[in-house]
This record gives sequence, structure tokens and C-alpha cells, in this order.
Amino acid sequence: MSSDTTTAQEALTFTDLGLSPKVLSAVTDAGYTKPTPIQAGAIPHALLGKDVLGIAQTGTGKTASFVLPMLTRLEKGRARARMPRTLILEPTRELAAQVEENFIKYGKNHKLNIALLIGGVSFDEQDKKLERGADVLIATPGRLLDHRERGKLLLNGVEILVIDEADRMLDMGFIPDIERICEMIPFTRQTLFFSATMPPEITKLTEKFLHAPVRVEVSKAASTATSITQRLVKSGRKPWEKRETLRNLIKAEDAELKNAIIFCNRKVEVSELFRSLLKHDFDAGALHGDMDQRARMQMLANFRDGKLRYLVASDVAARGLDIPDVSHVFNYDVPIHAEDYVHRIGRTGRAGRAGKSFTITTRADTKYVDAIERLIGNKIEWHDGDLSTVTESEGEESPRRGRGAPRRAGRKDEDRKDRGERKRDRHATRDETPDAAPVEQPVAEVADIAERRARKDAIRSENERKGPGSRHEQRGDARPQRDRPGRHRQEEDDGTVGFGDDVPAFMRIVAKV
DNA sequence: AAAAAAC
Repeated sequence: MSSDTTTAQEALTFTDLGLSPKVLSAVTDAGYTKPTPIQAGAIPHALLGKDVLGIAQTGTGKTASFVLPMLTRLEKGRARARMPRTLILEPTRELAAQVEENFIKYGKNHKLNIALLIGGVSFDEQDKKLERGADVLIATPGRLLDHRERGKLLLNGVEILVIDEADRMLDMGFIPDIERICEMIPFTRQTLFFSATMPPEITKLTEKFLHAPVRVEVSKAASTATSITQRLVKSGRKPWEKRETLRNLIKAEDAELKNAIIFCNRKVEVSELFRSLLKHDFDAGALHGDMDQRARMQMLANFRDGKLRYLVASDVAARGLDIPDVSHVFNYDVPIHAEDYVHRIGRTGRAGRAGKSFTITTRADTKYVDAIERLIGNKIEWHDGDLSTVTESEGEESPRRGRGAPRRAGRKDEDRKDRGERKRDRHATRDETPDAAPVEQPVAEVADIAERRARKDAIRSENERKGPGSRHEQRGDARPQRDRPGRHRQEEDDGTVGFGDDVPAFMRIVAKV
């Protein structure tokens, strides 16, 4: 009986949804014939001008579920100067850029003006596009409001408003901005609203800003795609030990490893690990929010194009980014919030492909690992090979310590748990680390110039922030305290979390009831 | 113990 729905959905093709011929032809050219559940559920309503509340994780085909009907509806009418016809809000710059790419791909038969309003780049070009009249405006909230305050932007011509990744916006403290923006747009508009989870703050927002929305919900499963092999890897807790563990792990996986994202919890760690990997001749790039925007884009593009094999990243890359075919995810740090784990490893094992994830774990991480296992409802197996002891027992790459020379040389392994270890941790400053490479460090052989430049950019932009009074410190304290109630509540929620960007196999079978 | 976003 429930299989009715399944077969009905699976039989559905894009031609059944009411999209225009121009859009359909672009979809066909892109190689798609069958809509995903969220697309099948949302597109017909969106085409009728109804408000849609889409509850769907990244990776369910969500973006196309608003891009395609919007393109169809935009075929009538024209944009006027400084008065965009549609507006899409995204939480991060990369996601905004990704949505723009979707509009370009599916809008190739349309002559639409698309403007991307994100921070970190100059206003000039954005201003020009607004002046020319934008059919589609894709923005992060901060830069959008900035443009508006400068009087370059009128929002009262917006016919369709899309709010994407609403729960993440909540998490990032964007909700007040979102409310302000919603209030600037005429209530006659159509609103398409997407969120992976529905915490109370988000429900309140939808009650306030949506009119009789059609609710389309894709899946409630709080699980990780089964095509991902997950392993925990023991490591010493000192940075140089973790780096060594990671290198050994990468080498051990070499045969199967096509490319990998390596997640760190903090931006400084991203920088350090990135430089360390370059020093060890790994073909690596870096991505985090304090890098300048050009370097961010370039790194991502190079990784996507296969010019970089490794991407060291903060959680800016954990959700939503569409990087097809990542074979490995390494968690250099165990994520502090369990749901981030699911997002991170969801970068691999997509579209039914096999993927592997390894999480480097130290003694201090146990409770976070426990929380992750509770969330995914599974124990994660330990990796077979014992990579963690190599360094400690052989001591070959241990840092030279100034005083107290080779404290542990000749000592028995059983000593490992003694107090000396803890004390040593505190002394392990960055200077001691053997491979925190200086910035001028010659870069490993690089295939092409673009890549070389991206790396330089990244190093430079990292470097600009180095030294005393670095931006990390300044920002941390200077920023106004933002309440983010979403975080705490979400943990004890139903635990609904996201997957990769392609639809995992088990989600193609429509979630019902 | 973090990260993300406007200048």
C-alpha cells in the first residue's frame, strides 16, 4: 500500500512537473530525467505561486527544487534597475556561489541577469549588475543589507523570495537579519523556505512570513549514508603526533584515495596543517573563512577540478558544498558538535558511490565520539592498523626539545600514561613542532600555474592575519555576543541531520508517512 | 574547545 507512493514518484519525470520547455531542455542537457522527492514535491506548487516549506537536508536536490520553477516563472516579465525580481538568501558565500552556478546551468536558455551579492569582494561589479537590473539576486545577508543601506537596492519589486538553510542561519545568528529583510519585501511575494530541521525559532519564522505554505518533507532519518565506511583512528594528542597519524593514514589509503577533505575544528589548525602537508609534499589546498575570497574560490575550484588532491578545511566546507566524488574524508579533529560529523562525512559516499571516512581520535575526544555514536545510532569501528604508536616508540620525528633533552628516550612504552605526558603537552608550543613550515617553504611540484597562485594567495591571506593581534583574537572578543539558542536545543532534538549533496541511494526510495 | 557573516 505504501509502495503506491514509491512507484508513483519513481515513475515521475521532469516533463510531468509543469516546467517550461526552456528549463526542461537545460535539465535534459544536464543529464537528469527523474526528479528527486523534494523536487517532485515542491516544483508543481512553486510553479503555481504557492508558498513552500521544504524540510530537506542538503543533498536532496533541494537547490534545483527552487531554481527550476523560478526560471520558469521568470520567463514572463523583465527586471528594472535596482529592483531585483527574485531574491535567494544563503548562509555562506560558497553556497551562494553554488546557487549562482545552478542558475547559470539551468538558465542557459534564458537571458537572465544574475547578481551575486556576497562579502569579501568589491562592491563595484555588484553595483553594476544591480544598476542593470537583476532578475535573480543571490546573497548572503550581511552584504545584501549593506547594499540596501547604501541605497543601491530596492526590495519592493521582489516577486519570489527564497530562504535556504534556515536552521543554519539560525545557528549563525542571522535570524534578525532575515526578519529585517523579509519585512522589506512586499507580502504579495511568494516565499520558498528550506530548512533541514524545524526548531521552534524556525517554526515561528515560518508562521510569521509564510502564507498557507505547502509542506514538503523529504526524510527524517538521522543516519549516515550506508555507502560510507567509517573508522576511528587512535592518535597521540599533540599536534605533531596527529599530523603524523594523518600522513600515515593518507599513505596507507593511497591506492584507494582519489581525493580527500580534511576537516579541522579551528581556522588556525587549518592553516598549520595545510602548511605542514605542503612541506611534506602533499598536494593540498586550504579553505576557511578568514582566507580572502579569491583564494577561497580558487581553492575550491581547484579541488573540484582535481588539481588539488587534498583540501584542508574548516566547517565552512562541511555542509551543502557540491563537490562530487570525494573518495575520503578525514577528521583531523573530532567535531565538537555531533551533527557536524554527519555533515562532514556526508561529503563522501554520495550518489551511491563508496566513500571512506577516518576520524583521528585522542583520549580527550572520548565524550565527543560517544555523542556522535549516539546520534548516528551506531558504534564506529576502530581502524585496524595501529598508526598511532609509530612516532612515540621510534621517536624519529619527535620535536627537538630545548631543555630536558630526549626525555622519553629509552623509556618503556608502559610509561605512556604517566604524568609527564600531560606536562609535556603544555610545553609543546608551536615552535617545537617540527613541521610548522615557514611560509616561504617551497611548495611541492605543482601541475599548473593557477594552482600555484591559489596556494600563494592562501598563504598570503593567512599570513596577513598572522602575528600578534591576529584577527582571530580581535574578533573573538570584539564581536557582540550573539545568542544562538538553536544550538543547544538541536542536540536533544530528533537528531535530523544532513547527507551529501547527491541523493543517497536510500533516499531515492521516497520517504513516506 | 569552533565556525560562519559587513565594513
